[in-house]
Amino acid sequence: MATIVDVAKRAGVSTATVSRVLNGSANVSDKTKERIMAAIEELNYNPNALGRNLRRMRTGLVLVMLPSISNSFFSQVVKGMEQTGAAQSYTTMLCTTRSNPDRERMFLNLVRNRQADGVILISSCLPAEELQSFCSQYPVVQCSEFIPGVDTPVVSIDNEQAGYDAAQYLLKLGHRHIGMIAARGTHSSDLRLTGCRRALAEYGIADCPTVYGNFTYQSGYDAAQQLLQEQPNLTALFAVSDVMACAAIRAAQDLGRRVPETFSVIGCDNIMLSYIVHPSLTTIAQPRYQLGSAAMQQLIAQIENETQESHNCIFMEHTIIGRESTAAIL
Amino acid sequence: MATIVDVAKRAGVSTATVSRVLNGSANVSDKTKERIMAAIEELNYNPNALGRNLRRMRTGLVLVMLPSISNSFFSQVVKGMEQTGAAQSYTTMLCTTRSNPDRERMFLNLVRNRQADGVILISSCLPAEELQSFCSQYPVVQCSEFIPGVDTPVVSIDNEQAGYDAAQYLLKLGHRHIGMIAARGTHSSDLRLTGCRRALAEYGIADCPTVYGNFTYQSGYDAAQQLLQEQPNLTALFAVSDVMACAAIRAAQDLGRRVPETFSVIGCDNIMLSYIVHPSLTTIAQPRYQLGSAAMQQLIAQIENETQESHNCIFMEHTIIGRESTAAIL
DNA sequence: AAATGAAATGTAAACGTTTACATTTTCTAT
DNA sequence: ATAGAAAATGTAAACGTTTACATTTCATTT
Repeated sequence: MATIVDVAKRAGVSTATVSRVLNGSANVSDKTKERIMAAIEELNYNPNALGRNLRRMRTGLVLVMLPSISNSFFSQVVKGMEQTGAAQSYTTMLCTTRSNPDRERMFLNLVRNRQADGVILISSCLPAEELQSFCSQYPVVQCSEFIPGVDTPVVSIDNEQAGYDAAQYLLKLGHRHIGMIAARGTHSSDLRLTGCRRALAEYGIADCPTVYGNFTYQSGYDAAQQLLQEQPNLTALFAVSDVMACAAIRAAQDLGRRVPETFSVIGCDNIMLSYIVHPSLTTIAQPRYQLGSAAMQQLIAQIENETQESHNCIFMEHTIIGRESTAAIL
Repeated sequence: MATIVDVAKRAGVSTATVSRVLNGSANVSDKTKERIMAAIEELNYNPNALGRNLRRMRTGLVLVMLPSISNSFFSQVVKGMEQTGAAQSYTTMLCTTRSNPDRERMFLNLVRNRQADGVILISSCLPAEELQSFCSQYPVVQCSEFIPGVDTPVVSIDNEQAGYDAAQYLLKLGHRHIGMIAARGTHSSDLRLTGCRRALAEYGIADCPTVYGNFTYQSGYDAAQQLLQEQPNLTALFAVSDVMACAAIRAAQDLGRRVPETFSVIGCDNIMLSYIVHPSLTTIAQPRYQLGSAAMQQLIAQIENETQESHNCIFMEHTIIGRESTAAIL
């Protein structure tokens, strides 16, 4: 494996000059540049990034940490990160935590060790204090799903408002008995639940029967079954994810309900499934690409400006996509 | 940021001894070890991996390159890679090419530059010659979707046989007019098409109307519509992906066909969607976790044994999951 | 032809580790 | 007490770059 020294020898110059060519410095004469290029070609030379990064003390790599790639919601978010990063010469790599704190720690260590310049967390599974201690030392941004009280930039939507809007949507259709499928230990779910209850309260409804799932189809199915059996008078349901909402539709159908005629369902995420499924799912959409893009911008700002006064949090607009799974109450 | 020198000074030892502690060498007395540990703690020291990797000329990182994370088929494959890698102290990171050759080259450069030890390609989009030249110099494995004629280990299924089996499945149900939704420029699709035709030929059927999609739902929908309009006598269809197969079901329904009563559909991938959709989809399942796991094993073998005589290719068993979208012809 | 300034190139010291080899210290057996 | 072995520690040279600074070369002006 050829090194810069080999190239320099072959071209009859110093390593400094080779380095200058490698990095596009102006002050190299055309003929030496040619000679060096030729030597690089002949030796099939590739600069060793370990040496380079050690010297520069940066890598140009940023990590995106997410629980797994099975949730297609993240696909567009990640795309926004990648493209925005690439525009500023950062390479984005994905790390799946599988919701395992030890895996998450391992990846954070890559940043500690300087194998990556920073990290965007999509759904951290670490204790707030531990995360806080990391964030105070290294560039971190939280995107979409975040842990409150940790001092990082956050890019997300107003989840409380999203929950409020979902409930409003159902209330305006005349529904007065509305349940929720939430997710335990997920901040966005907590906020949406709060928002949902606020909307119900405005209509004088105190009760919002809630069952918890864990974002899997099966958990959504089970939650909906339980909800409908315990509260047969429910006419509508809001689930904090499309997968669970789709499962809820099926569960309702299996219990003899017709969707949307006798039972309405609204989800959250606007993944492809919500469009494919029959009846198609009314859901809350987020500006996924923009979320990712903004998160990456925040991260790069942090990496490049050592100085980070106060962290700005960005909350973007969501919209409700009305489809076939919701209807006015008879 | 503290370095090993700072730690050494504080503990009153040489950097060599600190390094020994860091790397768990036996020959350090307990009391110096304690002193060093204390110093590390006090200085909040983290070893700089750039220095370490430069010296060792390895990183412990392996890359997995895939088109995007929107296809949930890959989730389990990746999990197999990650866990098998982790068991041997390799950290797996995901790189999305977005089917862009330049992005793929950028990631391959991380291996050239020694920022990663090797790479698993899931669906490369590079010309065979270019890929071949890379593979002859660096550790590479192809998994699942691969480019033929490139000299790497391959871990996949026998796609020709899968196509044959899918067609057989329909033929045994009595279907004699069978179409296909394939994907252009995808080796697995070509093989499945070949296998499908071989099965039809055994029944004396020369024709297999085929339309091409690009793995999106919309393309599958359009392909199925075209197929059914041009060949109204078709009674069954095999699509090389579940997403396109589900789209085909909907397209058939929209054209007034009833699935499976008057039209059968079989897909490929066994993603969650195929189970959720109504009617649920008969499909070809692959041992996804095992595919990923075996691919990682091959890669690590390549990284650790400089000597790589001949590359072994592993083809695993697939199975057909019979569900509601297929039925015997009336 | 000399003086000047700009352009091109070279020298050598970093960057933070690891590790072969050398040296010192400690222990054991006599 | 001492030789010798074993254990612990230190020294210094790598690993492959980049870059501040120094030097040389070249063109331009007088």
